[in-house]
Amino acid sequence: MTEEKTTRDALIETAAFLFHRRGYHGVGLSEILTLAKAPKGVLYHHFPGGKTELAEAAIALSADVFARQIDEAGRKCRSRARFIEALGDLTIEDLRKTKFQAGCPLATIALETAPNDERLSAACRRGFDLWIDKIAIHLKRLGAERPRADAELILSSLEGAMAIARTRKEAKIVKQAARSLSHLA
Amino acid sequence: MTEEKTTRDALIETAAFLFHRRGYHGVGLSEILTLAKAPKGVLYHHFPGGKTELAEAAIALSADVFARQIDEAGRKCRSRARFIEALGDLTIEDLRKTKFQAGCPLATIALETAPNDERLSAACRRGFDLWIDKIAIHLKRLGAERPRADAELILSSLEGAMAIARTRKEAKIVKQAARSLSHLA
DNA sequence: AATTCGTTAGACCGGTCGGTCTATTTGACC
DNA sequence: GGTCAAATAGACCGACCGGTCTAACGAATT
Repeated sequence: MTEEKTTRDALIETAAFLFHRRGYHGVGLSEILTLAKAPKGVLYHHFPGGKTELAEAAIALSADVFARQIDEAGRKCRSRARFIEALGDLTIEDLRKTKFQAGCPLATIALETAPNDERLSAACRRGFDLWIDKIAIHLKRLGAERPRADAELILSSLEGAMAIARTRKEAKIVKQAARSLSHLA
Repeated sequence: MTEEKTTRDALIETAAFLFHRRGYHGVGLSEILTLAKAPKGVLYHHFPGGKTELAEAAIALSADVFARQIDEAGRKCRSRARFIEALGDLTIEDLRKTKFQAGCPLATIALETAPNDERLSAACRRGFDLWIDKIAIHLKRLGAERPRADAELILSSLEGAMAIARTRKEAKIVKQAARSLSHLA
């Protein structure tokens, strides 16, 4: 069962990579296909629904990747405060590694498509809900009284802080938000 | 000095209206011009820089509008907790009034253009900074110990909560975030 | 060797994108 | 009333958008 990467997977990964950085409308099919070294026919063979269907898969992949990072952080942490700061550090790492070119892989698409595209909006909602679930589970295990409400506040704060941080090219606001939240948790 | 609305102002307002709902890449010039009942020549007469320059003006307008709402809310409130909840109610009202078609007028553009368009990104940064300043001023007046850090956390949380709320078409998460923040302030 | 079908390949399509260009109209000032 | 610049008007442009379509490939099956 060695990893032979299919063209389909390559397309999803490339799409996720690009959408992560520049959002849904900011990335054209031609760019995805060029980067993935695939011709157009392949895309519509694997994704008859076109760009929308590809984006749904990319969103699901991105959601899954971060969900696993949440779990990993949760397993390592012994207190709620540590866990919350670890979540902040995760997002900061992503910002720094990409020089603020990439932030939350879902937020941009979520905002772009919120009013128009029900399927993509729903895909983002599922991703957010997954993350909130994961965070809440770890918070509960670490003794939080209202894990779900706390998880929603934490994710909201990190999402907003990331957006602001990207306009500043400065991650301090994320660190600060995580610290503030960890104190009161 | 009665308000004779110029074509230029109409363009800015229309652009702000549309960008607010569907982001920068989601709105074409033709749509702005149709809605504002203006021909193309007018746009490039008033905004030689094209779509980017128009968007800069629209962002500045939107930032100003919300800044005034912050001030109004701040003047009315007698406690930090009340002020924070009032800010939450402001954003909820926007979500509800537009049936979740419009959220933060800056966030979508900020995320879409963060890596590519320095001018638009900077315009959004100025807007966020203006809002944080306003919030911090009121928090300080109401006795906060760390008004700036608190203001950044509050704005971050509301921004993120709005993004999530729009995918759910459900404003509860914003209300909840404001309430949580108000308790610990 | 022939057949078959999932896959790869890319030319091609109409529509829309942001942007340019040249006319025409308007209105303030002489 | 004539002048001139600002403002309005919209035809037009090349580039790119997402999407369709037909042809060929390639590996398994017969």
